[in-house]
Amino acid sequence: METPKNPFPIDFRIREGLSRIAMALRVDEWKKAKDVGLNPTQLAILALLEGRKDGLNVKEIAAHLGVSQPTATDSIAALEKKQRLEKRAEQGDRRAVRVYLTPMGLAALQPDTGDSLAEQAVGSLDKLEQQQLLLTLIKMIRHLQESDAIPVQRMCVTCRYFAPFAHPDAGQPHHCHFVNAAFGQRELRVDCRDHEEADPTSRAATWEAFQAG
Amino acid sequence: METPKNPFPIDFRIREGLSRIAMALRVDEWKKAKDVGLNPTQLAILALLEGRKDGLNVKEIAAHLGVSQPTATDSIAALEKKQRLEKRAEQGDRRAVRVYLTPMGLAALQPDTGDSLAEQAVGSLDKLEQQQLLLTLIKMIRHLQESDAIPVQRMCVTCRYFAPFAHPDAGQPHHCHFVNAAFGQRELRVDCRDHEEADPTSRAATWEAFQAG
DNA sequence: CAATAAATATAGGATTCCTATGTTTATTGC
DNA sequence: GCAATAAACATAGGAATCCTATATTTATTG
Repeated sequence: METPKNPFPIDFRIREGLSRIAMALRVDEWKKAKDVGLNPTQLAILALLEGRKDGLNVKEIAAHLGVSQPTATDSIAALEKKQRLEKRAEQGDRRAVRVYLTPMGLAALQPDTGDSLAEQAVGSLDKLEQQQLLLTLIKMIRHLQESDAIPVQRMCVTCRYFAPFAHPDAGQPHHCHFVNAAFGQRELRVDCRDHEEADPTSRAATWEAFQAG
Repeated sequence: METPKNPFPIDFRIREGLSRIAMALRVDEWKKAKDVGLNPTQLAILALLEGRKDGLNVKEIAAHLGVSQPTATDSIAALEKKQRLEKRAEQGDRRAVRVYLTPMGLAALQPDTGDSLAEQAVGSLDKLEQQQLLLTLIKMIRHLQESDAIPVQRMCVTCRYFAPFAHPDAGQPHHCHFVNAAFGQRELRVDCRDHEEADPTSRAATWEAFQAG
């Protein structure tokens, strides 16, 4: 090992850093949520549901949020009371429930004020650093996904429409078969509502090609 | 501008990524906190207090956590009841209160199990990426500090003991005058309990030298 | 010395969040 | 086919977070 007995290894300090930034961003989230009469957790659930034609069930929402199932039930009930989402019976499993955004729920997601701390903090980085940060976050998220620590996110790198380095153009090397257009590293999505999960084999191959490029 | 009218600018997507990772890390935090009979917020307050000989007052704790002052009062009261911290009168201001860790509070901070999701996620990055990520996070945090969005953190780059690029050795270019030792980019601290805040002018000069190096 | 400001505390209320457990419906194994 | 087990969700109970608004006490200012 490189630094034996270091009481503060780099993963520990990176976690500290992430934690500080997360605390700061909570302020943004409250502001944004309060504007539509919600709180950050509720708004996060609505964002999760946006674009999911098949909705999500309670367990999935809990997993995405990293909370227990009863906690998810609580927040879903609060949102249902506010008519921001609705529950429908799952086809073929009468124990289960599927949760969908209502038009009112979708409306809560519309306003995007800008002028946030996130924007400010990311804006203080140069373009290359921004791109590297995005890639690094994607890498970390993907790793957590593949080790089943978190559910699959709607990222390009797990999407069946994503073709990494399909073009010789270094500026826009990637291709999205959904919108049928080329795009660059800086444009990679973290939560795309057009995402369709590729099968594991295909995902692995895509990631391979993405890393190699 | 480079990508006009892009509905998902890179700062937005980076924030999404940070948010996903933060959700995942909450699970770690609960596990760690539960082991000592606390919750993540309470443990965060104790961590904040560690090594602060002058303690912190309620307002400062609220600012660090990104919550309102009454919320900080709540959590402080919960910790006080559990004898993890104590409040003492502020010298010279009888309105104010200073909060200090008790020996029991310090004990709660000791156990460090390892094997966390953070460790796993950061471990999936190569060394260079880890270092870049740490530097990028430090840069973002510093920017939020300097624009008064968050309180000054106990990072090397704002510490009066920190001498950036004081040594020709590319592996360990920095020097800490507190422990009187050289150290490398990978060893930069995010929350050092020996931190002493440098004055703004000096901080700016240090940052300048750090960036130039 | 009155007016204003600052640091906390209190009040009130919605919600989050946990664990433990109950209810209903699926699935499995014999 | 049917009991045993498992899975999905709801409920119960309780501690704590978290907000806004307001009160209290003490500092500071004009």
